Parts: sequence; structure tokens; C-alpha cells
Amino acid sequence: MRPKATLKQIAKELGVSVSTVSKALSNSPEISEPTKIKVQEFAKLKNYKPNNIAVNLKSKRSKTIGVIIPNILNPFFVKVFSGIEKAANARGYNVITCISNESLKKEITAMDMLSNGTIDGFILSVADETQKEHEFKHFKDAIADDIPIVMFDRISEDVNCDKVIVDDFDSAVNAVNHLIKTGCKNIALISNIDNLSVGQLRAEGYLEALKANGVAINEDLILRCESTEELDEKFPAFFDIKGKKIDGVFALEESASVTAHKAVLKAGFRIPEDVQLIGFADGVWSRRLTPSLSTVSQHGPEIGEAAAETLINRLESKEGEELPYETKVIKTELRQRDSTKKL
Amino acid sequence: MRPKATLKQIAKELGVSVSTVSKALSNSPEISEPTKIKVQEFAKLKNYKPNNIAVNLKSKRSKTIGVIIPNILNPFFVKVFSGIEKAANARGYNVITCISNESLKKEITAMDMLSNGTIDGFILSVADETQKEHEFKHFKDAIADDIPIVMFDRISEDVNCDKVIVDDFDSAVNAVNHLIKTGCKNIALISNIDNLSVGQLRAEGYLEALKANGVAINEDLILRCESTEELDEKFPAFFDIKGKKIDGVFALEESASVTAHKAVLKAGFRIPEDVQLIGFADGVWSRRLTPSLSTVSQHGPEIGEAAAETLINRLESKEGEELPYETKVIKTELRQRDSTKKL
DNA sequence: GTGAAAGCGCTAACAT
DNA sequence: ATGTTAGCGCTTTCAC
Repeated sequence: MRPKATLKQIAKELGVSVSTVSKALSNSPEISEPTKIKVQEFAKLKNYKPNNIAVNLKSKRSKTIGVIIPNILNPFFVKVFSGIEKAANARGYNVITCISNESLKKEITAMDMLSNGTIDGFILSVADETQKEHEFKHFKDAIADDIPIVMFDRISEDVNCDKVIVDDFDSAVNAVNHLIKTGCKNIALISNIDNLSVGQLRAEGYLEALKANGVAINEDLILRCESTEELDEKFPAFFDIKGKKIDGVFALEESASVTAHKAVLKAGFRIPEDVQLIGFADGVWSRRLTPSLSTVSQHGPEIGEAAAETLINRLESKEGEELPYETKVIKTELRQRDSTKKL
Repeated sequence: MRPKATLKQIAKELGVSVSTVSKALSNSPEISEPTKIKVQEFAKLKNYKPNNIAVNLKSKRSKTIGVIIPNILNPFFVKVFSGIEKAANARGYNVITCISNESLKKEITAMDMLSNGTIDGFILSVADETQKEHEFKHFKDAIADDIPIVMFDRISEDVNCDKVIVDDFDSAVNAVNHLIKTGCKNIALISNIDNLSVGQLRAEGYLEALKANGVAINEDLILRCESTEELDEKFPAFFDIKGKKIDGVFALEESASVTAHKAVLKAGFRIPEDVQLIGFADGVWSRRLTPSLSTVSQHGPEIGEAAAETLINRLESKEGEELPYETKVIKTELRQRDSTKKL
């Protein structure tokens, strides 16, 4: 291994000072053309790369973003992450990723591990447990320590910071409206995320759409669970198509959609002829199920890009500049595939 | 915002020297008990955290691993990543992730961006384009610069480094053997990854299994594509169950499995009664398709953990210690679900 | 135009 | 037991 090239090395070999080399490489007008060329060519020859850590120490910024994701197996988060990564790299930032696994403790550990100069700011979606316990001190501490946070999707109203969300309420209203328009009379609501703020908002949208259309709310048509396992277990008994006359299902999350899709077919009914189905979903499989699933698509990559842009703008804003916190809303899109009837 | 606590700050406020504070905080026996206690309590009060960047500069190691993933939408890579993240964190390492998007250029850019002290080593799976073009200089350069690499899944034989792979050949042999045992006479092979080394290996396993069982190879039963789109397009015409008497399908990747699953059902045939199906797959949906998919499971998290352990062991090995490069093979598992008949 | 020197925050060898 | 000093690699101010 060739010893790593440093300014000092180059300076010595070229018989000039370290500061001359530094300036020459940064193309400073202080340095004469011939010297610049000599230094730059030699540096290229030696494959010199400024040591990032030293630069960071000097500039007190790491150009690195910490991303904390509750559950990496959820494709929505993966899509958001891909958007963050892309936007961050485009602006010269790296991304350190931690997975909280829905655990408050891991969330705190991860933030602690990174809040020491390693990262300049956080992009995160609040862990399930954190939302349940209403424990937000670690977020507030980071902000107080001048480490900005951008929350996406699962946010906390109690924390004052930038946020990027989906219009969950409106999206649900739209989706249910669509089911009503295509002729559904008894629309079931199924949730595997009733413990999350977004789950609540979507459920409220369902209720609102029914109300606006003058449809009475029937609690027997509502199945709210706090995990996919729970839903998987309860759905077959709940799904009494004859007794309840269910002709539409609105699923609040991708896994719930798949649960319904599978169970409805297994029970011997046709989609969409007997039962129409719409679900929130961003995975690759919604279009590959048979029949394919009509979805509320959340535009994960756009959410990630917006979050990264927001954070970096704040990181790079001038010291004095008062940048008010903003909440960006990314619109969803209703993707009609084969699990709903055409209008 | 309270100004960030530094050793200097604390030293001044306590009227001692910087080195005393440093030693007291690291519990050095050089320092007297009373002083230690005084310093440690004050530091806790001030919420002191050693600046990681300064520590890194001093130690010349960042305790950070660079991970380069070809395609984040492939759930196999996500699972591997989750294993890497877990094992790395357990040993006090952070993980910076880049997505090459199967592009050689992005792969090079990403490695360049990180090879300046930002990371201590790489864990990566080679991009499609890189394998196609046989361009491995960037890997060799990194290794020459003393930045170790661990390759997983998609490796390059030309590069001398640690590797973690799946026994693709044997796994394919097993899977095809299983189809033969359950009565398949005409087993089709479909691939959407014929451009990748792992795709080749799996195809060879298929051929070997047929040969070992005395089954003649029929080129009409083999459909090798280089993308899911291509396969999606060609499969329906290829899948002539009556003419070719296809009664089994072996799919080399998760997407190919889903393509076959969907197309077979759409063509009006039953799984597994008319056609049995086995595919390489690690996504969450294999068990949720109807009927669920029998798979060759690659144990993504274990691969990630092994890769991280291997890399960190090398990073933390003593200077003189000659650590030979090793290739770890993680065994796959045949998961029998509903797309194959019971034995 | 070039170089010397200070300093980012920390550790550690070397005084005292 | 505590302090002084040097130095990690770099940028930047200030002298020459």
C-alpha cells in the first residue's frame, strides 16, 4: 500500500509549504499559475484526496445526514429512503442509516450514537413505541443542541420541526368516495396500524367520506388491529360477506391489502365482481397480484427527496436567517388497477 | 442553544488542564478519585459528548462502513442490509449506504465519495453494469489503498477480497431435484437475471440436476432474459403448457417467480396441480401469494451479518497479522409452501 | 506569490 | 496526580 497522500507529504516532495499546496489545490488566486499547475498535477499523480475527517473537523460539519427508519421491511420506508439517498447525494451529502425496529430505546440509542458531530441533522419517521409512549424528549434535545430534524410520515405534533407528510385524511376520503361511486354499499375498513397516527387519520377519512355521502356508519364493518398478525388472524371471521353484505374493502396499509386480497379469494369470492378492494400501498407487488390491486400510492421517493431538500436547506441557511419550520404535504394518487370496477 | 461542551470548556470552568479532563473521563488510573468524580459529574451535567470527528482524526479510523447496494427495490438486498446494520451497530460501527442503481459510474462515484477517510471499509454487491463490462479497477484501487472490501452475493472472481455468497449452484440443484421428486417431467427454467454471475450459476445447477437425473435437456423449456420487463413480455408466449407439457417451473429470482405465478393462473391453470413452481425469493410476499410460493430462501440477514463481521474483524486485526481472504458460503433453505406438491 | 502559525477537539507521550 | 506539548490533516489569517 502506498502511503496516503497528505498536504504535508506533497509540500515536502515539492519543496513548498503546506499552505501553498492547500491554496493551489483550491485554485486560490493568491497562487501563481505555474505553481498551481505543478501542484495540481503532482497531486493528481499521487492520487491525493483531501482527508474528509480533517475537513469536517475544521468546518465543524460532516455533510452527513442521519436517517432513522422504523421498519426496513416496509417497502414504503425503503422508497422514501431511496429518495433521501438520491437527493442527499446530489447535494454532496452522505446518509447514515439506522433502523429503530419500532423501538423507542433503539431510536434513542441511534440518535445518541450520531449526535456527536457524526451527522449534521436527522431525517426520521417516529417509531411505533415512541408514538405509543409519547416520549419525545430525545427529539427535543437534539433540536436544542442545534441538530435539526425533519420528520416524515409518522410525525409528532408535540415536536416543533420540519415535517413531510402525506395527506392521509384526504387520501382516504378520496379512496372511499371512489368505492362509493363504483357502486359499493357496504364498505369495510381494515387496519393493521391502528396504533399509528397515520392509521387514525386514514380511518377518520373513511368515516368522513361515508358521512359526506349520507352512508350510515356500521361498526360491524370496521376492523381495527395493531399488527398484521392480529389482522391476519381476525380477518377471516370478520369477513362475513353474506351476513354483512360486504362489497368493498378499504385497507389502510399494504399488508392489510394483501391480507384482504388473499382471504377474499380463498373464501371463494371474486375481485372486483363480488368485492372491490383499495389499499394504501407502495410495494412492487400491488400490480403483480392477481387481480392487481388498486392503490393509494404515497409517492415515497418524493417524500424522501422533499425531506432531504428541507433538511439540507436548513443546514445550509445562513446563521442569522430565521427559517420558519414548515410542513410539506405530498399528494397521493389513486391508482386504479383491477381490484376496482371501472367508472 | 447551549454551546457544545468541549474538553477545553470543561477544563477552563473547572480550573484544570485539558488532559486532566480527558484522562478523568476515560477513567485513567493516573487521575485521583476526587478529581475524576468532579470532572465526570460536571461533564454529565453539561451533557458532554466527545466530538466524534476529532476522535476519528486522531485515531485515523471512522468506525463507519460504506455499503453499496445495486438495487434497493430488491428485497433480498434490503434484508442483507438489515443484517449488516444490525451486526455493525452491535460492534459500534455506523453504516453509510449508497445505491449504485446497477450503474458502474454511480458505483465508482460512491466509492470515490467515501474513500477519503469517511469509511474504514466497504461491503458491496457488484452492479449489473460493472459485471457486464468487467471493470474492476475501482475495487482493486480501494484495496491497494488499504480500504478492505467484502463482496456479497454478486462477486467478482477477479478481485482478491473477502466474499460472502450463497451456494447458488447447489441450491438450484436441490430445488430442481425437488421438482423431479414430486413428479415433474418437463421443468421450465426462467430467468430475469441472465446477465449476472448468480443467474449463470443457478442455471448451471438446473442443467446439472436434470443431467444427474437422466432427464434430457430441452432448450424449448429454457427462457433466459436479462430483465424482469423482458421476461414479463416473453413469458406468456413461452409458456405453452399443452405443447411443451410444462408441469414445473423453476424461477431464478423473486420477480421471475411472480411473473410465472401470475401468468400461469391467468392462463387458467392450477398451481400446483397443473404446474408446480419454485423460485428464489426473499420478499415478504412469497408466503402471501395465493397459492403461496415454495422458495429457495437465501437468508439475507445472515449474509449481511457475516459480511459485517468479516469486514470488522479485518479492520480490527492487528497490523502485522496476515489475515487470509476468505469466502463464506451461507446455505439456502428450501421452503415448501403451496406451489409445490407434498412429497 | 509564498510561508508561518494558529486552531478545529481530541489523545498520549513526556515532563513536573 | 496534574500539566505541557505535540500532532492527527486541513484551512485561513496574517506576515513577509
